[in-house]
Amino acid sequence: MGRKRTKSGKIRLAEVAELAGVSPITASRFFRNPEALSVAKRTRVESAAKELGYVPNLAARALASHRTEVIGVLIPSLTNNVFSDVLRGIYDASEGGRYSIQLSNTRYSILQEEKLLRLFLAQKPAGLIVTGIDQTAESRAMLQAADCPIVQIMEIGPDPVDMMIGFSHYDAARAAVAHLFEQGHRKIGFVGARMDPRVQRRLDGYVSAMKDAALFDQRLVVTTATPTSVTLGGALFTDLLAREPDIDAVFCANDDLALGVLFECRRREIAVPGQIAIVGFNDLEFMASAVPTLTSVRTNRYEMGKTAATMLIEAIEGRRPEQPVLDLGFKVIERQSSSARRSDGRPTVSGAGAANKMIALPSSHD
Amino acid sequence: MGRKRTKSGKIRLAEVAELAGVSPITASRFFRNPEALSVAKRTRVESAAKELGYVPNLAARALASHRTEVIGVLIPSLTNNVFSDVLRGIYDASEGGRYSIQLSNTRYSILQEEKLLRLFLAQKPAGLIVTGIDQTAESRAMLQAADCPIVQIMEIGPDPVDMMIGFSHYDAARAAVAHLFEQGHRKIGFVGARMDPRVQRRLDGYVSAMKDAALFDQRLVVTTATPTSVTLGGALFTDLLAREPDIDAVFCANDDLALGVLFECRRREIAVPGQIAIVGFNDLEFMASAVPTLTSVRTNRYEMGKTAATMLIEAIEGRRPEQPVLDLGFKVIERQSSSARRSDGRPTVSGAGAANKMIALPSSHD
DNA sequence: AGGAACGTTGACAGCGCTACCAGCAACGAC
DNA sequence: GTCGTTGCTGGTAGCGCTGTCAACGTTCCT
Repeated sequence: MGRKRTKSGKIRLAEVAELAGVSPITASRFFRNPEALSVAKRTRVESAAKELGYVPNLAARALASHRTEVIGVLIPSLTNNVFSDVLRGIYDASEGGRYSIQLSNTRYSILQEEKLLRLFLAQKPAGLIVTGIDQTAESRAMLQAADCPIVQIMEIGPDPVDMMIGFSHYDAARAAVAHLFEQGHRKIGFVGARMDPRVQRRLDGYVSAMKDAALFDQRLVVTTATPTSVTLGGALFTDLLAREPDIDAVFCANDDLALGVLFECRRREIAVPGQIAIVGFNDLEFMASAVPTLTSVRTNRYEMGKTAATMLIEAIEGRRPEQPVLDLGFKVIERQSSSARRSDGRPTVSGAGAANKMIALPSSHD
Repeated sequence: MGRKRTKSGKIRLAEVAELAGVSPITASRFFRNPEALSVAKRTRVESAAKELGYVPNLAARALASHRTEVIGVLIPSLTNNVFSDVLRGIYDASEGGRYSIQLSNTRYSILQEEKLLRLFLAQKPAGLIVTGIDQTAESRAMLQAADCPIVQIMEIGPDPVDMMIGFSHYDAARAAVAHLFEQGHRKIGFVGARMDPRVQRRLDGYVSAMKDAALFDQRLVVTTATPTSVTLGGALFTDLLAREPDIDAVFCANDDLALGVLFECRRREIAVPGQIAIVGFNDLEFMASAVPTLTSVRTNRYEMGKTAATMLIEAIEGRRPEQPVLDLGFKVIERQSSSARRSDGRPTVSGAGAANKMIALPSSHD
């Protein structure tokens, strides 16, 4: 006909089939389930496709099959180092495979998350990775109803929607405080920013550990909803000092805050750990090279992302994991900044080469 | 017929059209070009769509129209803070619009980039954002031939494929060195990691500035192909010191390295800036709160991403920017770490509150 | 030998949308 | 009054692929 459509100039599956001398449907099967073909046809289709440089049309495939090969990922922030590590893991696991990653940023808003979820689900994704366990009721309902595998990442908790991978922020915070106790610190402040649900649970862990030791005092806690930053760490610490000048130690909800506290100490000529010990959270790379080196709670962010995507892909392809809830645990990496309190204001651990002693713990499920 | 297809249970455009009492094609037009409809039909289709909760099937749309609403983004790294800022800008600019972002990571390999480009182009993206100006010849040819708008980001150079937004890393490095000269520093080392093309151009800028002042010495340059980190900054600086113990200043190719150098100085009890001045690159947040505060070259990463995506979307929709090459420039943010050299080893600028003096420069095109 | 079971292949009919073109009314120009 | 011209609308025919089911040949069983 006189139709002058763009026609895309692309090689179609039918062309491949023709060159291979098979029907289009057989060629189609080659790309979806090669084992179903006889070896002879398989090789013929394979070489025909290679010869023509065939690239499947994903839109046509999605339209005909009623499903896409898109994995939706919902994370709260693109800036936060923590998520970039997780993302890297996700991208690494999906690379080379048939699934593509569709990323969206909820900006720490569960309402925004709900909106994005609705958007994603409408496109019938192959699978979904969502952050955390604090969805709205509506979001949860949509997730339950979704006919694709779902992985919740970053933390573990009761009632997984489907699969879950993370660790207990509560237990991790308790372990950090326990470490400070061991080192002889008693009056331990808490500094937190953003106060998203995971930071809140770290605070809860801190509070419970302090209460267990009958050392809790609300005045030791300084938090803000403001997004975290190094500068903010210094500012919050300043507030804390103004309120409680004689604290022993500070447990920071993340490493940026910890670095800010360290700088603020230096500015005020407060010896670390001699006068004040510092513990961070996440164990970002710089913690090991700061002066003094900074104690932190190591979390397996890259592995979390990678495993989440791997589990998800397996599940999409029908191989559900035996263990749908995976606790990746954490480790308290003990460094100079939290070493034992001594009256002369000098750390007991010294030198950059001092071994990083580790306390490894799987977080206990609750 | 007795076909028992999943049928997806979704509202189709035809249903919307029926409810609105128009033909499907008119309903289709409502979503693509509402102005083409009479006001009466427009409102009828609109309310019908809302009433039924219609969500367009993107696969069908892509198949029928031979184009997708996907913007492909190729960046070299997901870890690097610099790119997460750029990405945030890109996502922010695309949010709420019809285009979705498809991200891929080239891992600083132009071969990988070429492979990904081929993959992307096969899906007929609506537009493309690529990093830098150092594509393979093959990649460049594909980009030239692509029938979609393209923005190259992160730097500017001759021969844009299409649009381009960034700044001159060469000029920025020269400005940083010029600032150190002004402050009386002469024997200025260079520390660089990864050595991707942009870092290489920063090195080139440093070399040219040093040569102009007849101060260049190859022994002042320490680089490695290893990915950058704070720890690496300390290690490279250690190498530099071993080679040239009497340097005045260090220009670091990025802020992580600069922080590592600062920590190493502290470890070695080298006064900053008294004995050695430090200048970083990118002006990450922590630079302003370090002790001493660290001088850096501020680059507009978020804005770069946001503007790139905005320009791209405009171009996709037929409104090409008047200015296809945009130089976002840079600013040398002068802080304590680079203040004037004095014999007593103490900075002339002191106190955290000291104003950040800025030298703003659009990078000169070449 | 008959037939059930399996593995392999192909025909058909769309998936939900849009490109293209034709048609139709309203309007102004000649 | 006739002829464009413009603005809006609709019909037709796919886009490139896959789900479904039927059909075929082969092997294995009883």
